[in-house]
Amino acid sequence: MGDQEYKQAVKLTLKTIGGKWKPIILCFLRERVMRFGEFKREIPEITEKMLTQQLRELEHDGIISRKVYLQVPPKVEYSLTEYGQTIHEVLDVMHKWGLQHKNRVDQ
Amino acid sequence: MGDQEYKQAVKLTLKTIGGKWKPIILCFLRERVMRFGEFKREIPEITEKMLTQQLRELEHDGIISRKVYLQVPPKVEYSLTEYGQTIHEVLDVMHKWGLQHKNRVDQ
DNA sequence: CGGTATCCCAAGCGATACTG
DNA sequence: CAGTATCGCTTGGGATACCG
Repeated sequence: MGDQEYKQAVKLTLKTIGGKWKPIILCFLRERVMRFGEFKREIPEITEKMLTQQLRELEHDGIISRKVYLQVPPKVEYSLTEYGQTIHEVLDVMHKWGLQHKNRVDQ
Repeated sequence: MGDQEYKQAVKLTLKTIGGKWKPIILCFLRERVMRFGEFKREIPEITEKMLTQQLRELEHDGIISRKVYLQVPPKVEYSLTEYGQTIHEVLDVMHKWGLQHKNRVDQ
């Protein structure tokens, strides 16, 4: 099976940007820079622990960058890196498919 | 936020074809019809319980179909439905992204 | 062969409290 | 504001045994 590679790549993608919270986080970062507190407000169901964890993982994978302003009160901004922009395509396809699937399910 | 819809659609997609096992199952069904036992052989790490569960969910969502041959020994074949073919696009994009991400990570 | 049924465990996740 | 630390629980998933 030469295309173990195919499955491995799909799994890697899901591991990197899939899961319960990352897609949501990335959907926000698609359109604007976000602060920690904004995430909390926009995604009230997420706990701070999970938010921090997911942001750190995305940062580690080079998808997002974390900019700290040394001031009081503290301010931290999260944004997509240049590399992170490449997930737009993936997100868009998932959006498109999910949309038509919802229409189908709603019938 | 009018684009709650965007996030909802992405979440729906991930719920429907994401997770630990469905992408793998679907990768196989992309290229051929599969029997229950073939899945077990090709994906040794999956338990029968999980395999059955995931197949049932995909069937329920209209992505795959289950064809039972009334014979002894029993034979059941799983295949993508016509609707199920629409996930190719999603899988392909995830494959493509995962591939380049692996290259990046490997550096 | 192609499943169910049952029981059990661990990781992921949540709630809460605390801090630089 | 933007986190960390701790603890407890839920639930996805594994092991095993059995069935049509």
